[in-house]
Amino acid sequence: MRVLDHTLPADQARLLFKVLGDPVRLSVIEALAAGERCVCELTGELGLAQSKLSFHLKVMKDAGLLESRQEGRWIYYRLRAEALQTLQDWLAGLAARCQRPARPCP
Amino acid sequence: MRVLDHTLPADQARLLFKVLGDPVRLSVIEALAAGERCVCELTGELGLAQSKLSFHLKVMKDAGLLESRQEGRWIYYRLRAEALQTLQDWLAGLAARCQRPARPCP
DNA sequence: TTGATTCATCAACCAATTTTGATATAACCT
DNA sequence: AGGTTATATCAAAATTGGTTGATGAATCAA
Repeated sequence: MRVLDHTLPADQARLLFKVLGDPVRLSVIEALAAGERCVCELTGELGLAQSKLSFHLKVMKDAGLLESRQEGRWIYYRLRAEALQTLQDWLAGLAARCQRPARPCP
Repeated sequence: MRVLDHTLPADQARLLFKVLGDPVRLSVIEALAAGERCVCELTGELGLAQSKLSFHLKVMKDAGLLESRQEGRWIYYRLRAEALQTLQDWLAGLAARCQRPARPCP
């Protein structure tokens, strides 16, 4: 149920931002910033209930922020660098013109 | 009630992400990407109820994403480029090492 | 094939956020 | 002063989102 495809870029960015704005998810993301991790490692490192972690991993994967691979009964997750780049580009686009003064109102 | 000060960087980033992850707020942000705007212009451009816009402007300002100035009875809002830069930097930091393969689990 | 392990899913519950309509505040004009 | 306009705030209702514990599916080892 990947949502990245066929959506407008702003909406794609919004979904990614929403996903990043949760403390549990952000802790997972910080762990994954150091490299790929198995789910069982993540539960240990972060002290999360298994179903809770699984829920958030799904949210992040559906948003296109993570991808995973299976190896036997272990599943490894990693950050999608493309998604991070999308957000950086989108933010850079915002910053470009945002300092223009408003024309006075009355 | 600025929240940016005295918080850890990840937490600061998280708050900004959370704020960006809302459709109404993102539409405001896109409008402000073109430059500073008066509140009355924004309500018109975006077709938002006044109290609704006001609520979201406050959320964004409290998070440090917007700043405002008053001129007579008009209030002008603009994006804070520093906040955008903070997020870009934080994302770049994530991307740096995230492709390392996991050490195999068993 | 049985039992153990890893992870995903589900439903019920609980918590946080957003919307709405009404009212408050402050600046400006006559 | 009194009226008007621009914006902020508030409480209640509506919505969305997260957590928990139980169960299911797939893999592996004996």
